[in-house]
Amino acid sequence: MTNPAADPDPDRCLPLVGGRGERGDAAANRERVLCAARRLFVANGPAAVSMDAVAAAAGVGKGTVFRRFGDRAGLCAALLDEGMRGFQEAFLSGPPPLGPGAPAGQRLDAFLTELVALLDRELDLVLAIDQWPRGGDARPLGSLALHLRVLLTELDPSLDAEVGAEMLLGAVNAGVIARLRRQRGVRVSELQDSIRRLARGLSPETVSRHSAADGARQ
Amino acid sequence: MTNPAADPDPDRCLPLVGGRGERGDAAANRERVLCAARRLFVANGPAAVSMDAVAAAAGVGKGTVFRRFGDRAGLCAALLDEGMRGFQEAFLSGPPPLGPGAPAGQRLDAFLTELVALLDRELDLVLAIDQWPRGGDARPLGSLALHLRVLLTELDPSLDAEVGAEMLLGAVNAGVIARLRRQRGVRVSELQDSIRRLARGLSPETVSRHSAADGARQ
DNA sequence: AGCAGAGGCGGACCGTTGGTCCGGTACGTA
DNA sequence: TACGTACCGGACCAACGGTCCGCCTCTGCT
Repeated sequence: MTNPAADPDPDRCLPLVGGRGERGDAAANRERVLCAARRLFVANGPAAVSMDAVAAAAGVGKGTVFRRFGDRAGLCAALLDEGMRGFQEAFLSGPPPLGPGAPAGQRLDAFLTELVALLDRELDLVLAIDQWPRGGDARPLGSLALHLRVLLTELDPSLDAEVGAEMLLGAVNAGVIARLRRQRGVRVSELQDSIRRLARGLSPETVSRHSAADGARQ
Repeated sequence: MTNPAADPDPDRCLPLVGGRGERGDAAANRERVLCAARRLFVANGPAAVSMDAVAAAAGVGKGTVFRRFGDRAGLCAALLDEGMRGFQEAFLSGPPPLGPGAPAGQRLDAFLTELVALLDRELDLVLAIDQWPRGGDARPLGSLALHLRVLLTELDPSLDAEVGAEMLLGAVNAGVIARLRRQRGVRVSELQDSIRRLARGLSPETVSRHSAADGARQ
C-alpha cells in the first residue's frame, strides 16, 4: 500500500489484539481489514462476500488478509472476538448482577439476558460467522460455554452443567434468533424471557427455590 | 418446460419424492446417488465431499446429480428427508405416547426423546446437512418445528410456542449433540433427560402440574 | 416386434473462490 | 544514513458448484 505515511496516530494500533512488536503498517492494515470485513459482512449478507472483496474494500492485497488471519475462519474469529470482548469483561470483572458478586441465579439470568441482547445487536455478524462451513470443529463463543458452565455448576452442583450449557447456548444460536426476530418479528425481551425460563427448567427443584429466594425474576 | 399441460398420469405428482412416472433408469440413478451421497457424507466428513465425488461414487455423470436434486441443498434435503420420514409418521399417526392420543405432556417428552435418539443415530448426516453454508434461509427440520409448536400450544396455550419450539430445536441442534457426544462422551440418555428438563421450564406453572398429573416423568 | 419421440444421461465447460508464492517495498534500527 | 528484515501486493493455482447440449436409452404406441 502506498499509504501516504501510515497515520502517526498512536492509538490506532492500541487495540491490543495485535502483538506489540507488530510493525506500524501491519497494525494499520489489520484494523482496516477488520473494519472492511465487518462492514461487508453486515451489508452484503453472510456468505455473499469473498475474501477478495474484503481485501479490495480494505484497500490491501489478498495476501495481506490471509497473512494476517490465516484463513477465512481466522478472520471471522477475530471479528467475533472483537465484539465479544466487552461482554466477557463485564462478566468476569464488571459489576453485579452480571459480574461476580451476585448470587448464581441472578448472574445466570443476567448472563442470558445480556447474551441475547448482544447476539441480537450483532446478529448479522454472528450469523455470518456461525454459518460458515469450515467451522466444523472450532466453534466461536467457546469461552461463553465455559462461563455458563461455571454458573450452572454454582447454581446447582448436582446438574450436568456441561450439557446444560451447550444446550442453552444452542437454544439461542444465531440462526434461531434471526428466524424469530426477522421472520416472526418477535421482540428481544420475549426471547430473553424464554431463554431464562428454559434455563429455569434445568434443575427442577433448585430453580424454583432460587427463583423465589434470590428474587432472580429480574 | 415442454410439459404440455399437466400430464394425465395422476400419481405422477403424488409421492413427489419417488415419482411413479419416473423412468426406470432415472429412479435407479436417484437411488444410487442418494446411497453414494449418504456413504460419502458419513465417511469423509461433512464438508469434505464434493458433488463431483458424489457423482463419481454413484457411477453417474455430474449433470445427473444436479438434474435430480437441483443443487447441493436439494441433495441434502432429500437425504435428510429420507431419514426423517419414519419419525414424522410415528408422530402423526403412530401409537402413543409419540403418536396422537396421549396427553400433550407425554407426547412432548416422547417427541424430544425420540428426536434426540434420531439425531444421534443420524448425526453425521444431519451435521453435514446442517452446517452447509447455503442453508441461509431454508432450514431442514422445518416440519419438526411445526409439530413441536403444536405440542407446546396444546400443553399450555398461554406460552409462546413459536419461540419455545425454535429454542428447543436449537438446543439439540446437530452441532451441540456432536460436541457433547463425541468430545465429552455424554450418553444419549443424559441428553434426553436434559432436553426434557429444559422443555419443562418453558411454562413454569403448567409444567409442574402436567409433570405430576400426567406422570410425564418418564 | 418395430418405431418414433420424449426424456434422461454424461461429462466438457465456465466463472468464481479460497488459498499460495515470491519479487519488490517500506519500515524500524543501529 | 544505510541496512536487514518483515510485510505488502497481486499474479497464480487448483478445486468447486453449477450449466449446457448432443447422444443415447427407455417407453408407449402401432
